[in-house]
Amino acid sequence: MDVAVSMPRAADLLAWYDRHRRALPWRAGVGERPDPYRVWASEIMLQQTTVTAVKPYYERFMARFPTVAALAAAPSEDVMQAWAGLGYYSRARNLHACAKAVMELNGGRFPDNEEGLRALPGIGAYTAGAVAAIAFGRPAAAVDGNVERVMTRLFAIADELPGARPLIRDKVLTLLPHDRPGDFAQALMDLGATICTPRNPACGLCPWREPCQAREEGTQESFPRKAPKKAGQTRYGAAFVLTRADGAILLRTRPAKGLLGGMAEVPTSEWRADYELDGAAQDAPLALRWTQVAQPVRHVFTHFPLELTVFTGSVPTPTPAPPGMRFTPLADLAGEPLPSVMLKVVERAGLFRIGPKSGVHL
DNA sequence: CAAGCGTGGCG
DNA sequence: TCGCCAAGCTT
Repeated sequence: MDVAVSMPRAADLLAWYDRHRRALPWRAGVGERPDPYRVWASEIMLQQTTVTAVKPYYERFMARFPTVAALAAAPSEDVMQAWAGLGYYSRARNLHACAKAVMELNGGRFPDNEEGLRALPGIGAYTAGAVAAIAFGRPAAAVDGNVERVMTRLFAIADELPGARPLIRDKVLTLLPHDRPGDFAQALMDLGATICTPRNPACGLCPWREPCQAREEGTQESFPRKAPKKAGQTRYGAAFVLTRADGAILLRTRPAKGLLGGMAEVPTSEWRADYELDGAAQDAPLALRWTQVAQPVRHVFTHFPLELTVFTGSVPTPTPAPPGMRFTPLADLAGEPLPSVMLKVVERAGLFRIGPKSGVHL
């Protein structure tokens, strides 16, 4: 059906942005020149991650790695530790690889265009556009989940994602103001995050309420359309928290790639849908008397739920770590790159109290 | 192109 | 409690 709405104008969005822009740690002040390193690092952290979750990580990360040179020179374990708890750990591995590449290729200077950025590890279509626009003022489209939502509503695009993405990109490029591409990109994201929200959008406050086709039809909450995801099957396993008499815990490092790649963990069995707890002792790192903790740890990954039954055990001080494993003093536990699921396991073992964000208290 | 890849917050 | 999902990328 035809709808009697006008074309949206970038100027209306930018005027709204000038009054309502969020003050964010990685965002340059009005008139300030953005630091490409900070823009890039924040964009990587923000991939599939909320602003609230990113803020404290970003602050710590910048204090610890103030420049791309500092990041490139850091040991990978330090980078993984700084990322621990934030999730999607391939981002941290790619971030580190990207920093090294930027040092090698351009002596620490980021490429100032989409194509050059897109060639770097961890930088895809969205991030290349975002950094090109925000850090370098290039007329690039940065299409993320916010922009998908805003554009599909604005133009009532009923095609399912991700198929509709090229069309969405075209719409953004059509609207893009060549004098303020960086502000436009950020304005679109602020609009999506604060006004054009997934549920209960505040259409009455939207600078584009007049030209919005979905609002005209009253169908705004039905956009964007996307195929439903199938839920993964729950996997089960056993986790072994072994303490030595001198106050050290047995850990190992996961393989570099795949789930929680490069992160630290306590030894566990395989995680399988048909795991039999009766045989858990055979999966233990050492043969000894293990005590089963009553309540298992539940954790939900993106593609499957996990239920780990925790076993505790102790050994005398001269005990060496089995091959491929290590004993870490409790005092150093906070320095380990432990993902959230492993913090839950260690906490469930009842040996320590662990605060939020890897804060370990004895 | 679909699947793999974390986590915490919110309705 | 539970499903949804947030500034996506890689293979």
